[in-house]
Amino acid sequence: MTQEKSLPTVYDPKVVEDKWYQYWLEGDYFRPQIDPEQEPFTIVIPPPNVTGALHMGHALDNTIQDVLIRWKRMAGVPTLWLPGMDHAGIATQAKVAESLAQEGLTPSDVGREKFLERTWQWKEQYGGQITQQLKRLGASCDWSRERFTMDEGCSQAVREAFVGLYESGLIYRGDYIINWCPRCGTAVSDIEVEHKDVGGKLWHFRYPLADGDGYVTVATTRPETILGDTGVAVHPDDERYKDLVGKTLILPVLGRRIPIVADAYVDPDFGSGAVKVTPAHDPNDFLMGQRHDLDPVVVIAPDGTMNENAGKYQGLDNLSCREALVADLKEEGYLVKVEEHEHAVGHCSRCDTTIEPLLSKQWFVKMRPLAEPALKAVREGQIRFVPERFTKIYCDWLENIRDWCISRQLWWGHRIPVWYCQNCQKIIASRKDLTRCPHCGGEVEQDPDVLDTWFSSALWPFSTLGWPEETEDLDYFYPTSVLVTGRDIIFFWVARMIFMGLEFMEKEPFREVLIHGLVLDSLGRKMSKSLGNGIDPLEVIEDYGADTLRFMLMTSITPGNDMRFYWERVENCRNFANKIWNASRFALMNLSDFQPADIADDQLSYTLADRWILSRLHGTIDRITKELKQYQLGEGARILYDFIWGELCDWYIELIKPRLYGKEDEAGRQTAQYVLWSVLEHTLRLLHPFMPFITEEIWQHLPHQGPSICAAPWPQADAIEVKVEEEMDLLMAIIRAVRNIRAEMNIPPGKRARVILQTPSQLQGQLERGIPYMKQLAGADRVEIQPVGGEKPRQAAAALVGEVEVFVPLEGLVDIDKEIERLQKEKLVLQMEVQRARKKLQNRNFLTKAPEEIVEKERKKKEEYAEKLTKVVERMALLED
RNA sequence: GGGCGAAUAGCUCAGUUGGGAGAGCACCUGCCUUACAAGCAGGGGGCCACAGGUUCAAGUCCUGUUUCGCCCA
Repeated sequence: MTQEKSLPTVYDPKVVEDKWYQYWLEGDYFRPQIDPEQEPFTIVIPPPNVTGALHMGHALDNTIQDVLIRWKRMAGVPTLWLPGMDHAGIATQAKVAESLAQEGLTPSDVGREKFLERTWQWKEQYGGQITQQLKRLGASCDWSRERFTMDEGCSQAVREAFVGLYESGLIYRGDYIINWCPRCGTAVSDIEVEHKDVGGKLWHFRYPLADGDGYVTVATTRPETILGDTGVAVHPDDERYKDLVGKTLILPVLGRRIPIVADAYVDPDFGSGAVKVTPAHDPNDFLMGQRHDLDPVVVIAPDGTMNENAGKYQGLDNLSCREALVADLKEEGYLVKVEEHEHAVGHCSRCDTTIEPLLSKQWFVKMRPLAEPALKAVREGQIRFVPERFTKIYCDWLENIRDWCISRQLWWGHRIPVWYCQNCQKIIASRKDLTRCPHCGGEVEQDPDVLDTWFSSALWPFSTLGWPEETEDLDYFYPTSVLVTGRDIIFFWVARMIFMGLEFMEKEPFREVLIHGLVLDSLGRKMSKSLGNGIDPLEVIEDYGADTLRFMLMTSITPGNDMRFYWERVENCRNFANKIWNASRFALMNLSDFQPADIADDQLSYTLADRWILSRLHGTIDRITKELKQYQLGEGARILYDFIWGELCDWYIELIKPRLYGKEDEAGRQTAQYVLWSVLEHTLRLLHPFMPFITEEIWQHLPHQGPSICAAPWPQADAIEVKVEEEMDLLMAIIRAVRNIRAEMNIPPGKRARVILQTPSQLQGQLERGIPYMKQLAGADRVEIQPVGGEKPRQAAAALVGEVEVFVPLEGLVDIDKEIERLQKEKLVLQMEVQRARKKLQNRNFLTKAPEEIVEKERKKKEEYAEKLTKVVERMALLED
């Protein structure tokens, strides 16, 4: 690559980004070399949904991963970032059904096979979009290893896992209460239900005793489930009901005889202390029903209407049934009272429809035996959560876990690998498709349902590496190093990968789990389609460039916490990119006659500034590397920002300008060139994981070694020089003090000032060496160093920097008489203002009757004027002395 | 009901073995100084939510309280 020596004045990401991404792909830098001598660094991507578009959360998640990956790759570690996508069962099926609906068709119109064909087409079309978006972001994934949860290998892994678990008795089929979404038309797992408090009513009904004339009052929020009641429960220690346990009640309307049972689940303080038990339509009641042998009676059908067990209410939807039934009960005198009542109701996390707890036949994974090792692995530290507090969230969940319902009444997904023999009725789970019963040769039919999407996602860290085949990749890259994901997905995915990994690989799937927060909008709300407050990362990339977006995200995050999206921050990071750009332009303009290879060590003569910036660079290398090791990406990015802008640009570049421009001192010039080049080149490498594109573009213009910065070595920290830094710090503080005086004293920028320093003798030498810096950056034409304790200069402004007294005589710089005159005028105005404000504030009426904020405003005004006044008076005293 | 997080400058937020209160934006003043006005220099502004405790020393550790947000039941 030829080194062009000039760059445009403003950085334009558009002309740079695509070019370098292509260059990286052509160079094949993202594909690791397997080296058995070295432990690899591996990340598997949390696979985005194939139907979706990249949102800001993806941008954050993938930028974090890319920073880690690029850093490790530069550090010389064999580094794999394995990309891929998730088939996202319900979401994708819903999208395809939507597109069918636009043609006036329903899925059942086209049939399962045609529907799936269409879904695959959909996948081809939209899957590519996600890949494209990741590339725009700069993600350095190994695309040669890209996977899809429904590709052949992953599907084989699903088969293997299902049959394996089935054979070990960890997968079973049974009638249990599940969460039914009437709109999606499928069962969903417990974590796919969101509980929300909604206002409702609490109805109290009397259930009469079968013998005698007493009754028991029960309360319910869902009267229609009365039709499915098969018992009433009370707490075993509840004195009020002690004698009634074991007796029988008559269920009103239906006349069903139901027992009173004692169960510790009942809260004696809630309502009457007696609860109706509906085993077929409530998860807790189901468990109670099992404990007390109460029959579940299903009264609500999957479509939400009452079924044949509902007697005369059959066919009504559940709300109409509720109305009719309550009316009937009231008429017959069973209704005691109705109260307003707020309670938690489950909603489908995908479509927000009210979830119907329903008894039905589904496939489940038995969780206890899988949860135990998964808990152990985290408790004993084989897997570490970062930040550590998420450990507890994970453990709490696994400790209270219930069996996982994995069958879904959908078409898009991995079909459950179970066949039912029509002849001998045997149930066969098989790794291969069956056409005949292996037992009797009879006709078989495959289970029509598919598996929960998360079942295949749970296998992702090893299915993508080739499992169940024993591949080289699997052997080398598993377990992966770190999993990076949002904290909203710990249960859905992280926990499940851990127990599946332990079960099938007998090794944890990753050593560390890096949890980050959500990207919220500027008002702190979740970005969502329904609110329309989402910001498309592609839009930010279009307008500001991927580096800006990445750096904005990285400097905004703190571990595990949510962040808010602000355009101001985007602009700030765009400005930062431009700052680097211009600093590099400056460097290139002054390096046209420079080649580092031409420079011999003995030709270099380092100045204080050189040694200072090199020391600061090495301190920065050390700190950033430490921060990255601790996954403190935000802190690392901020350190780089401060170093580049606040030290390299604001001080070092300013300090070396005379040496670069002046031609008389060739050795000095060469040294400045060398140090500038070296610091900039190292800094670009440090910045590359965060801002890959701009760093590559600049790096390619600078003298460099190697074909790409993404394959350049990560900088190594050298020793820092404390003395040098202290010496420079003192000079910088003096320069700031002089600048401050100049600004305060209204000394015109063009006017050179005389500076007198009174100093303890031990600092005299270094101050003398610093005179050129002070002249240059403090606008001084003469700097005099005097011993401390001498006569103070008259008519001078003064400041104290550590032990050094700084004086700036004012004669000759400003017309003192004129300045005093000007100040006199200002003083009068200020005195009047203070007087006015004070008068107002002494007025009782004003204080008591005016709004408080106005009073406060006035007080502030007064204080401000008074303060200005004292400054003016001080300034005048200095000049008049 | 249980758990977690947050509370610091006008706004949004950093501040990780306890020792200097900081950044961006906004605001004020002065500068088109041959890298950059998407910039430079300077400035104002904070009982670090509240109350106790530990310590020579607390924004930082401990206890309690208040307000907001999230997760789970």
